[in-house]
Amino acid sequence: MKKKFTIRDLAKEAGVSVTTVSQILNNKGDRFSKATQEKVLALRDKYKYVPDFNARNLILRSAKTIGVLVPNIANPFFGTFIEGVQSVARKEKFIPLVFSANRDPNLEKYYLSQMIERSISGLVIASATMTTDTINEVISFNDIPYILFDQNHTQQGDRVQTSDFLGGQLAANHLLDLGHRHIAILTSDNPSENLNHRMNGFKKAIADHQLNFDEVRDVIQAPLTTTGGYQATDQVLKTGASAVFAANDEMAIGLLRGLHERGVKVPAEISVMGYDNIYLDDYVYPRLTTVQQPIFDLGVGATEMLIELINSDNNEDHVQSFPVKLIKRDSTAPYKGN
Amino acid sequence: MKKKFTIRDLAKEAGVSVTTVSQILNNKGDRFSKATQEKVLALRDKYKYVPDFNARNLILRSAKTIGVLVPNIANPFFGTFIEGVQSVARKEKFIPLVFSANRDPNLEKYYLSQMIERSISGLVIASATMTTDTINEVISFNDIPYILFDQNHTQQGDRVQTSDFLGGQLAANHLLDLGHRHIAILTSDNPSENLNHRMNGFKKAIADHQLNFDEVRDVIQAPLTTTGGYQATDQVLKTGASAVFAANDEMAIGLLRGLHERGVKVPAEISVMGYDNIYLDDYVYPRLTTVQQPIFDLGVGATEMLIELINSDNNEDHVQSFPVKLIKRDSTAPYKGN
DNA sequence: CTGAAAGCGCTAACAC
DNA sequence: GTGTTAGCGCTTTCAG
Repeated sequence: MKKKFTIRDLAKEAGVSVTTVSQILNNKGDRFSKATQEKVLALRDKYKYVPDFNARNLILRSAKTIGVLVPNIANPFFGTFIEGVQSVARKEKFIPLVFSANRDPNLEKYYLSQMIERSISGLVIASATMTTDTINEVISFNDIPYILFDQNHTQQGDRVQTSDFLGGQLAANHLLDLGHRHIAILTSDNPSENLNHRMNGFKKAIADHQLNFDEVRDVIQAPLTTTGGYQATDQVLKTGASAVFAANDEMAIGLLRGLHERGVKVPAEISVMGYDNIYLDDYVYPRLTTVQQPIFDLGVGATEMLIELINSDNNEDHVQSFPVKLIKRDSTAPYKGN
Repeated sequence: MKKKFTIRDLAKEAGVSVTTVSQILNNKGDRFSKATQEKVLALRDKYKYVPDFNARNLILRSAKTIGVLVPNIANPFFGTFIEGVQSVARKEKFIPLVFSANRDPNLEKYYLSQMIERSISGLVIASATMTTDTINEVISFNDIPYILFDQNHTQQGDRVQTSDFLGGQLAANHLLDLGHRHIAILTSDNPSENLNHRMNGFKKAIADHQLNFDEVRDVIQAPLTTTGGYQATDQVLKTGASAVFAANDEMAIGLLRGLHERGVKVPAEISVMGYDNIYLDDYVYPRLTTVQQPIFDLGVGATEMLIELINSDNNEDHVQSFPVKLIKRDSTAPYKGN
C-alpha cells in the first residue's frame, strides 16, 4: 500500500498551512489570495488529492449515506425502485448502500447492524419481514430516520405507498366490466399488508356487484414468483373461474406459462391480470394486462422524503401516496359465456 | 440529533478505561478479568453501543467496502451478478457499494470518485464504457485493486470472464445441427469486446461449415434491449434467414414479440436463439433456447478474486474463466426447407 | 490573508 | 490486569 497523500503533504508542497488548504478545498477560501487558491487547486489536481472520507466524516458527523433494504435485487421491480433512489441520492450527494436481504430476518438484522455501524444518515426499507416494533427497537435507538415501503405490517411512521385498495378495485372492475362473474384470486401464501389491501379492494368491488365469492374455493395461495404462479396453475383451473387476478406480475407470468402448457387459451378461455407493470409484461404471450405502480417514482419519493427528514429533524409523520393505473393489454377479454 | 454515546461514556459507566473497553470489544481482551469483560459487554448491550465507523476506519485504514459498478441494476442479469457479489462479501465481512451507471461515462466517473473518496478497498467493474487506460488513470493512482468483467475493451489486469468465443460456437453449432444454413445475427450497435468474441466464435463455426455469410445482409445491429430486438424485427425478416442468433436474451425476447405480432411462427418458420439464460427465458413464448452464462458464479468469482487481491497485495494478473452451456428450449427447431 | 492548535472517537503501544 | 497517551487525517475556532 502506497503511503497516503494527506492534506499535510499537500500543504507542505504548496508552502501553506493545512488550514489554508482545507478552507480552499471546501469552498470557504474567499479570504485567501487568488494566487494561493489557484496554487492549491492546481496541486490538488496534480496529486489527485481526495480528502479522507473517514477523517472528514468523523468531524462532520455525517456519512452522507443512506441504506436501502430490498428483498431481492435481481427482481426488476426492486431494481427499478433502486434506480429511483439512486437518482435522487446522486442529486443530493448521498450514496445509497443497497442490500438484498431476501426476506431473511437474520440477513436483515445483519445488514441493519452493518448500516448502523457505518453511521448511515437514513434508511429506506422496502419489504422487510420486520415488524415496525423491531425496526423501532433497532433503529430508533440510534435516531436514524427511515422511510417504509411495502411492509408486512400496518405501519406507522413515514412512508411511501400506492393506493393498493384502489388498485385492487381497478383490477376487479376491469374484469367485471368485461362480463366476468366468477373470478379467482392468486395471492401470496405470506401476504404483506399492502397485498391485503390490494385484495380487499378487489373483494370490495366484487361484493359491490352482489357477486358471491368463495374464500376457500376461489383464493389460491402461492409464493410471489414466476415459479409460484406456474405451480399454482392446476389449482387455478380447478376453481372454474373465467378470470384470475394475480397478486403480482411475476405470478401472473408463471401462470400464463402453466396455462399455455396445458393448452388453455388466454384470454379466450380465461382472462389473466397481474399487478405492478414490470417491463416484461409486454414480452410475454399474451401481453399482460395489469395495474401499474410507479415504481421508479416510489424510489424517488421515498428518497426525497428521507433526505428531507435527515435535513430537517422534523418529526411529524409523512405519508406520500402514488397513483396506480390500469394498463390494458392482451391477457384479458370479454366473458364469452359457456 | 441525540448526543453520541461514545466509548468514553461506556468506559466511565463501567468504571474502567477506554483501552479496556476497546480491547474487550475487539476480542483482544483475554488479559482482563472475567468480571470486567462481562461488565463491559453487558453495558455495551444495554446502551447498544456501536463503535463509530469513521473513527475506527480512520485508524484501521480500511473500510471493508468494495465498489461494484454495473450498467443497469434493473436488469436481472446484473441483479443476479450483484447477488453473487453480496454473498461473498457478506462472508468476508465486506460491504458492497453498488452503482448503476447506465453506461454513462460521466456517471461512471462521478461514482468512481465517490468510491475513492470513501476509501473503498477494491472494485468490481462490470461493463463500463471506460477503457482500461481511464481506469488505470483514476484508480491505479490510488492503488485500488480491481476486477474487470464484461468490458468494452480488450483488457489487462485481473478479471473474470466466460468463454464467449466458445459460447458463440455453441450457438452456431446448435443451429447448424438443426440444419439451418442461412443464419442471421442480431447484435449490439455498440458491441463490447466480449460480444465481439461471441460473434467471432459464431462466425468461425459458420465458416468451418463452408457456409457463406454476408456481413452486410446478415448482421443486424440494435441496442441490447427488448425494445432494440423488437424494433429490429423487420430487418431480421428481410434477411430471409431461417434462424437468428441474438447477442443476448433481452434482444431475443423483444424479437420474439415482434415476430409474434407479425404472425411469424417461432420456431416453425424461424428459429431464435438468445444468450445469457436469464430467468425469463422460461416464461416467454416460445421458451427461449439460449447459451447460459453462470452469472451468479461470476459475481462470486469476481468478488473472491478481489478480496484475495485486497488481502494479499499480490500483483500477478489473474484471469478466471467460467463455463458456458447450451440450454435447449422451444424457440429453435430443425430446418424444414422451403 | 494566514496559521497554530484543539479535538472528532477510536485503537494500540507502552507503562504501571 | 489495567490505564496513559499518542496519534489517524481532517475541520474549525481564534489569534495574529
